[in-house]
Amino acid sequence: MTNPLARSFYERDTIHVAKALLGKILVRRLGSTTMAAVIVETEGYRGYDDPASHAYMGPTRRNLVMFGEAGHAYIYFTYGMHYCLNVTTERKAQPGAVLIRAVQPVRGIKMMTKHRKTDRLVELTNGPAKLTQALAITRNLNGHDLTSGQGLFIVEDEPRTPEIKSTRRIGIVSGREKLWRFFMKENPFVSRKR
DNA sequence: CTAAAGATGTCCT
DNA sequence: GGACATCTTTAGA
Repeated sequence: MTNPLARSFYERDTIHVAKALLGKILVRRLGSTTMAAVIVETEGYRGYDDPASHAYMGPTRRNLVMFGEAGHAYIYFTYGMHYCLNVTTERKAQPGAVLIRAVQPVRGIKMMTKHRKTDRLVELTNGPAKLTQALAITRNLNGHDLTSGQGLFIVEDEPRTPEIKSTRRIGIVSGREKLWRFFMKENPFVSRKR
């Protein structure tokens, strides 16, 4: 199965999608090269019921994609230098997104090391801003349709049922109590391990 | 208009 | 464990 995940995959409850994305393959095509990586860590961000979500205060120019159709890339710029990749969820006008926090490279590793300027494999993609740098994902992909199969998309390689652990989300001040961070147990690419 | 914070990473001690 | 880079977005005056 190398077709992009269908719209219906994303048009579900945000937290459900966050878990379901673990083990799926994120594919980035850049010219003639293809980079691919397994999603190993995600975080769910909902809407008006989630104070940590960018969508909490209602639509703005930055978060507008979160209020649109599911299955699009929501990419935001933060701390003056980093991009983070989300996929949108839920029905139209119902905001929601899943932050991709870490991936495990499987293809195109040479190009990733070039983008990241490091040879340490685990350092390539073990954080939300690291993986966007490795895969050359910037704001020009904001709003990109992930079901199009062009440039950036997600596929299911072979169905797997990874062992999943859930914790509090990272780097937020409100909405801390919700256990909406999910990652593959024992995976070395998971970010912020103690 | 102005200010402050930010879903982070890196380098230093 | 802590400082700092760096600039967009948003809230508030």
